[in-house]
Amino acid sequence: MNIGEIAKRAGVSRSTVSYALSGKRPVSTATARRINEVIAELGYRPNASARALAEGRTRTLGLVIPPASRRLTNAQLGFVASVVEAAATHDLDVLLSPSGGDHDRSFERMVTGRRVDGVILMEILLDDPRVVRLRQSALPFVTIGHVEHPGASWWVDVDYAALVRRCVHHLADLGHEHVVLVSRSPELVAAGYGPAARATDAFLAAAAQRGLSGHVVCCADEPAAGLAGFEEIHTTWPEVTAAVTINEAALPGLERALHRAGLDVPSDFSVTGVIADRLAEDFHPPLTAADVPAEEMARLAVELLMERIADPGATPRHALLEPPISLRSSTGALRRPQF
Amino acid sequence: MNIGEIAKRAGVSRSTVSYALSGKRPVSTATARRINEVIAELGYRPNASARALAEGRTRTLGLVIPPASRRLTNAQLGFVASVVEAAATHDLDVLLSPSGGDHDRSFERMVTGRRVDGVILMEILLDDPRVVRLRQSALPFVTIGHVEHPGASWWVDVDYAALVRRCVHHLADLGHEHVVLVSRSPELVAAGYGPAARATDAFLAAAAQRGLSGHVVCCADEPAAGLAGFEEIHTTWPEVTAAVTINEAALPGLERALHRAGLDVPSDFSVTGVIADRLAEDFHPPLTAADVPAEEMARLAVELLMERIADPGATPRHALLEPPISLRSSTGALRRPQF
DNA sequence: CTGAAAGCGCTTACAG
DNA sequence: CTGAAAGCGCTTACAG
Repeated sequence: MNIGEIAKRAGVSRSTVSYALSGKRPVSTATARRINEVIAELGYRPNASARALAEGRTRTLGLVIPPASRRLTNAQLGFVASVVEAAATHDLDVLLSPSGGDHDRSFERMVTGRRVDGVILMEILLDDPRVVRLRQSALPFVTIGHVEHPGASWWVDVDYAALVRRCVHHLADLGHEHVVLVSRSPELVAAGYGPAARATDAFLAAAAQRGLSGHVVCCADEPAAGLAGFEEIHTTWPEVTAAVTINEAALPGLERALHRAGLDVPSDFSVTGVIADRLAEDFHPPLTAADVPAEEMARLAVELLMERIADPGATPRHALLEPPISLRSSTGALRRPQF
Repeated sequence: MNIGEIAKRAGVSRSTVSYALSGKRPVSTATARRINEVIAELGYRPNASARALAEGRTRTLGLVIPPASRRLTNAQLGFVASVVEAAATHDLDVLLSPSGGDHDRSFERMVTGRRVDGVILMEILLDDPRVVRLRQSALPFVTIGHVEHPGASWWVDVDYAALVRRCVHHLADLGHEHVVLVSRSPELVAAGYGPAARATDAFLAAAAQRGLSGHVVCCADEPAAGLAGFEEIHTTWPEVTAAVTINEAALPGLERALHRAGLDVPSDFSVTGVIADRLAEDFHPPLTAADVPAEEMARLAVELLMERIADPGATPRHALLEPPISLRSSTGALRRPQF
């Protein structure tokens, strides 16, 4: 069943049916009604491929995700769901492509097959080959995260540097003198993962500025690594009394390690960082932390992308979010040893 | 740039280029080489919409996910990543549709817009309107999970009933007499969510069969609910000494609640259930549980769907997985009170 | 307000 | 081994 069939049954031309559907040309009330009746009766819906071919756009967004083999974290997956949701709001469909692993064919299909009107990229590296590839294509794209030298490009990100800096100042204000940053996995860091790199630099700089001794530990994205990571911290630098963490997945392990070590939070040890509200509230005690507003970021990314698609010549825009640090219960003043 | 441009530059007809690409008709080595050179030089790739229109298939699978508003669990998100990965293996793209919430337009587009060759549905209810809708369409589909009366249909699922039954027997064998099932959220249960319903029935039947007293508690999919749920259990039925859980998201809360109550696992309290290996191993102590093999299920779902697409008249197939219960450290013999 | 026709970029019988 | 042409199902100037 196609538009011709509808036209025949409604006794009009195919173009009239098309215009009745799109509203791009006035159609008399009578014919419109007749057409709509037939459409409703037959449950007709235009063929998306034919429409895409004729219109030159697909009404579909591409979303490039890390390959599942590298086990997606909650946070990453949260972006996926939020992007799909935001796109659905605009009646846009989302085509998924796992990239980076063995599946670059999927990414190539997305970039060159004209299956999508634009692409959203996440988990951006400071020097990201996918961004390079996309730049040399004509396809509009927006990144969640940003490369080291974004120049004039379209992106949305959380200001990890600023947030980590504020965490360090917060701890310094509380009197802590030895602090540690719990970063992401060594592999991610080695690959030049933006948030980890920026957090590390900002952490060390802020610690130095405040005269604190600052250490950095890399943890794989899993509870067990959080546990091992903290034990490493505790034995290597027993003087450390506070941690800043950007590793959500390691959080449960960190909590368990603190407990095992017999350390009370916050009276013996303070914890803060950049952690999605939802997880921060699940920590015990609730974590003083800056949110990672995945939904807002996804919404913004979709909006920026729509803007760029609508006007490829528009001046590039970006958004660097700096959510507030919510004061909860995991940080406290340094309890100095009693002499 | 299109196939005509390639043809012109290679000095052949468009059909020859097409056949050189598809291999559906022999092409002389010389022309093939010439064509491939031009293609490589211009970086040509066929327009996916045009091809889909001409071929009558899109090489794309649809995946219907629960709306993000109902906050996806880890497990649900894991299926998404695994399905995308499995599809990529077959050079298939995946189009996502959030359904159930306000976004039924997205689902309708997928079902009637001929954007996909087939659909994978997850989070199936015993009586699922999406399955009803899909059945009355001509679109091939496979469900991860199964409706109450699947009849002859295509699906893959974990046998929650059998697994929960085995958990109960395991606990009974260890001497436990008062057991509880930690199920999913009241809303999901009320909606007729398959795994929760089947687990409950099997749990109560097995408990009765073994002469145990069995209770059921529903928990939202979050740690806080797990904590509250266990406290409810502990105060309402203090005699309970073991739990079977199918609620992965509530696990951290359950662990914390046991700890708060001063209960050692497994010497004071045993825990088992149907929980993804990865999470079971993160529990403290590691959980004796049956795996939810998301990757395998996703792979099977994609394979079944491809089979159904290739031959719509094929006899429906399904797979009911019954992964073994891995004996880890969270269950032990009932420690009877000393008289 | 409406229709006839060209065109989007492919694939695939049909001919040779 | 190769080409000319029809057709997939839409949209959109062009005419009236």
